[in-house]
Amino acid sequence: MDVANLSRKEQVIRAAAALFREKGYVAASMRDLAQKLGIEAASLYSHIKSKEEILHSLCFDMAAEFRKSLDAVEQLPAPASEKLRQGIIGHIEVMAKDLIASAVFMNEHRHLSQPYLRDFLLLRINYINRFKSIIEEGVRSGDFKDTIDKKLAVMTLFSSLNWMPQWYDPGSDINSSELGEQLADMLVNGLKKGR
Amino acid sequence: MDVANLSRKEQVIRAAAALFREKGYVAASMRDLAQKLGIEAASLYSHIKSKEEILHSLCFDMAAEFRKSLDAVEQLPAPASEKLRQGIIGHIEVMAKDLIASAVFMNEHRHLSQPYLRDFLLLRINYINRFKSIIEEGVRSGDFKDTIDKKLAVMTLFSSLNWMPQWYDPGSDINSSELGEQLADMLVNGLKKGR
DNA sequence: CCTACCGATCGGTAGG
DNA sequence: CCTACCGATCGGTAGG
Repeated sequence: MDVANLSRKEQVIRAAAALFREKGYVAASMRDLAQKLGIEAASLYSHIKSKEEILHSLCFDMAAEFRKSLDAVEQLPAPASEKLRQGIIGHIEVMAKDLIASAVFMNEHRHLSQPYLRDFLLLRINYINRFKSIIEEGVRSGDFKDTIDKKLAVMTLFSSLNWMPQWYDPGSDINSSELGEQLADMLVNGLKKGR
Repeated sequence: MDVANLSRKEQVIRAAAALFREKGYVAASMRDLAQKLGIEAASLYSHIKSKEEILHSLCFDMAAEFRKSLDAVEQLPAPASEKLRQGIIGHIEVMAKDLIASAVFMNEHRHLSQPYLRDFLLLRINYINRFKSIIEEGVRSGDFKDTIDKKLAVMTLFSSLNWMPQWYDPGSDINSSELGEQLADMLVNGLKKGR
């Protein structure tokens, strides 16, 4: 496999990501994808093994990026509320680098077949649990309220983060680092003015 | 169309909702659905006109419930932060009444064809804008921070609410009214302890 | 609610 | 990267 092939494969994957996001994985056909690239459907298979291989690489590449971001945050010698803030900002920045892949990661991963689906869900639950640990640390240290359900808190956090690619327009909205800051502020401090 | 027919149609729609949620609208086949009901695929069409009719009724029925809930909240003679709280609680309670339909509403509406898709999106943007007005009212009255991006605030709110059906288990988690309260508290007041 | 079927489209392969 | 094609499956209809 030479450099030219890799690059063409990347083009296929990027075009597929846009199509998967637009129509959904199942409704997006390999003929649609081929047409986007100006080739015949059968020709796609000199670059990729299967439709699912594309979905697999999109989902697992994003998962690896999220993991890397959180690895760095966990090293910080900072209180839980600051770690959570940085975790949120990092997550947003990973997504902002590829909003299309992020949307596919979020909405289409369920169409992975076994055993990839299981592997994917294990990665995700692990990532979520690491955020949950930060929240628990903050409750223990008195940084966060002890009245809130921790599962609810972490899932609410995740929902907010992961739907960003559905509505965020990098052209007309605020930039991605400000977005991360504001999202962190809203989730940690709330909408209400300080008393 | 007599009562027996209506009731059978309801059974078809409920079984379809569960299937749409599990596999996604496109991947869920009418043969799957028929098998769940113990009949032949062709027999489904004595109860429903098309696969899309089922999706249409699921999405628009949910939209009507959300609208009704918000109508009541807007009447309240209360400050914006309380209206927002009640709006959140109402939204959660509508979803809790039918978690399966709520999940389909959220994830599968994009497979509606035109002009239904357009109508659906108009209803949704209207609903979102009504929440946005409540937030703006709160900023004007000094109830909410004026530093937060209002689009970000309202979309974050929505993401949190709408993903609830994906993770909430009414059996093992807190009950739905407590869920609404806690979600409202987290979004309005944040995770951090009051200063 | 069934049998029998339709045309369309799917992901993918063989062989060049 | 192409032509030619495969078996499987899709939503839906005709006619009972």
